[in-house]
Order: sequence, then C-alpha cells, then structure tokens
Amino acid sequence: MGKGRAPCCDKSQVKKGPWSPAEDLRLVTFIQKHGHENWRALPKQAGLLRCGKSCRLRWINYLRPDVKRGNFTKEEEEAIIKLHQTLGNKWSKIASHFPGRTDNEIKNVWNTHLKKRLAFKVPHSSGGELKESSSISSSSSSTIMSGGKRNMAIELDDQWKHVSVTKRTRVLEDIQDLHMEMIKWVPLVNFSGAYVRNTLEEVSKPEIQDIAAVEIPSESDLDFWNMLDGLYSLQTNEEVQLHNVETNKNSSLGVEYNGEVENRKWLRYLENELGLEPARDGKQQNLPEDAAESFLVPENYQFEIPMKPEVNSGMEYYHLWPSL
DNA sequence: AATGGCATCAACCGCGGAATC
DNA sequence: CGATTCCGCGGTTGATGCCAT
Repeated sequence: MGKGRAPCCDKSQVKKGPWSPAEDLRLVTFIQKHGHENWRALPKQAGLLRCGKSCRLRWINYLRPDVKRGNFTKEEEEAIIKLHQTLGNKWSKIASHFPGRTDNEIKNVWNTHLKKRLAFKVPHSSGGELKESSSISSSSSSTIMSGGKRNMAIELDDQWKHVSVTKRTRVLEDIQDLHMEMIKWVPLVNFSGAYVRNTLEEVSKPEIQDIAAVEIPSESDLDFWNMLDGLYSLQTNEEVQLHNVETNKNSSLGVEYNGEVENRKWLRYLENELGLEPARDGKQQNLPEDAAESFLVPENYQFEIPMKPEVNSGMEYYHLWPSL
C-alpha cells in the first residue's frame, strides 16, 4: 500500500446522516437507469451530495429491490447461530446463505438478539435446539404489520393502535401542517399536472452532460417531501420494502411507486382520523398499471410533478404523478 | 410529566485486498 | 513492481423510541 490513503471523497462537501426520500429517489432512479459500475463517481453523476460508500451502503442495505425486510424467522435465526459457530464474524459470508438479507442486518440481529440469547440459552433436551429467554422478543415495530395480505384498513387500524399518544398527537399536528402546506402549493400546480417551478430554486445539477437532465424537485420541494416523510415514518420502512418486494417480483421499477401508494393510504387514514376530508371510495387510490414504470424511468427523465390533484376534488387527494 | 437507561438499527469509519495504472 | 484507486467487510457510533422509575 502507498503511504497515506486518499479520502474517498471530500468530507466537507458530502452530506451525512439519514437519507431523505428525495435522495433515495435520486439514487434508485439513477441506478435503475445507469447501474452502479462506479460507486465513487455515482454521487456526482446522480447529483447526490453523498460519498460513494454511503450510496453503496444505502443501495445494498435498503434500496435494492430484492432486499428482504422484516423479522428474521426462527429458522433463519437458528441458521445464523449455526453459521456463526463455523464462520465467526464473517457477516457477508453468513449473509450469502440468506438471499435478500444483508450482512449489516445479520450483524445487527446477532449483536442485538442472538448474542444475548446465547448468553442465556438453556440447552433443549432434543439436542442443540436453543430456548430463548422470555425477556428477549422481537421489536413490536416490525411485527405490527407482518401480514402483507391483510386488509389495509385493518392493518392501519392495528398500527394506529400501537402508536403512542404523544406520537399520535404529533402526527395529527403534522397532518394539519401538511394541509396548510398543500393549500400553499395548490396554486403551483395546474390541471395538466405541470408543476410550476418559477418560485423555486434549482438544486445543483449533475455535472456530466451525457446523462439526461435529472429534473429533481428543488430545495423547496425537498422540504415538502421531508415533511411528508415525517408523516410516513409511522409506517415502518420494513413494511414498505416488504410490500415492494412482494408486488414487484417481475420488475424493480415499482419500488418507490408502491411505497408511495402504501404511504398514501396511510396518509388518508390519518386524514380521516382528523376529519380533514370526507370519506371516499378507494377508487382513487389506484394508479394505472403502467404508471410505476413511467414514473421511475420516464424516457425523458422528468420529475417535474411531484403531486397531482384530482380534478374537481380540490385538495382532497393527491397523486404522485409522472410527467408523461 | 420528567428523566434516565436500555434496545434497536441505519449509517459511518477505517482497514485490507483486489484491480488497475 | 510499486503506487493508486476502488470496493467490500467488520467494528462502531449516533439517533431514536420504548420502558421503568
């Protein structure tokens, strides 16, 4: 090795910490269109203020369409324990035995659950099977909605019941804020769905020009999405991903799209809880089947329209809608 | 209601090794 | 063949939420 190693990126120029939905969207969209042959160059090309390693990690551990979310089954946990006995802390090797699971996830499960379980293990009479301490249980957040095919209304109801009172209050306040924000936004959206950008500043654009211009929402848009993201946080990312995987086996293009559909249902549920809008039938929740594909990888790569109001419905309902 | 401790997990950091120059 | 670049791995940290007091 040489003396001293060049930093992978300019630390002062990169953003750190949790990824925003807008950043996720950029990353997923870019990778689906261009792949990820060079992680180091990717953030710049995708217009992301992230280091390449961060992008890679985010993709592998979270955004990759085949990533499997949710609780580990008993069988998986037992297999991890057995593999760890032979492989040690070779998380990537252990993960290779579990399609869809990531080394990071397995490492976390080991450190948070399995290691402790082994410390308390009581050898079972039928040879080798481990009996876990009753004090160790899976997190409730990821078990609330484990049944992906359950009726959405029931799921939402169940989930809402698990939300603490303080969080409910905060969410409901956020919903109100969201409606106030929507009021401000309505004039910016015309009926053809074109998002009016005149009052908004552009974010820095990718420097390379051989990639179709990525019309990502501007900073003001990001604020809006971040607010939405805050509301959506009640639905676990695991659940979103689970639904995405289940509903997109033939195509990875629907990751963001389906997550959005689920989020929207959740949002509507909360809106109804607040009494902010009349109950409506579920018809409006369905987007055309081809919308997912056109949304994520439109030919001209445009994301000019984050939201589209239903015609004649005022602010009642909003769709994430592609520019076709 | 406040707060301190604990659990969880996403994300970061630094290193080693492979690939390339 | 050494220097450099990049990727992937494993350890660790920090933010957040939950729960007991």
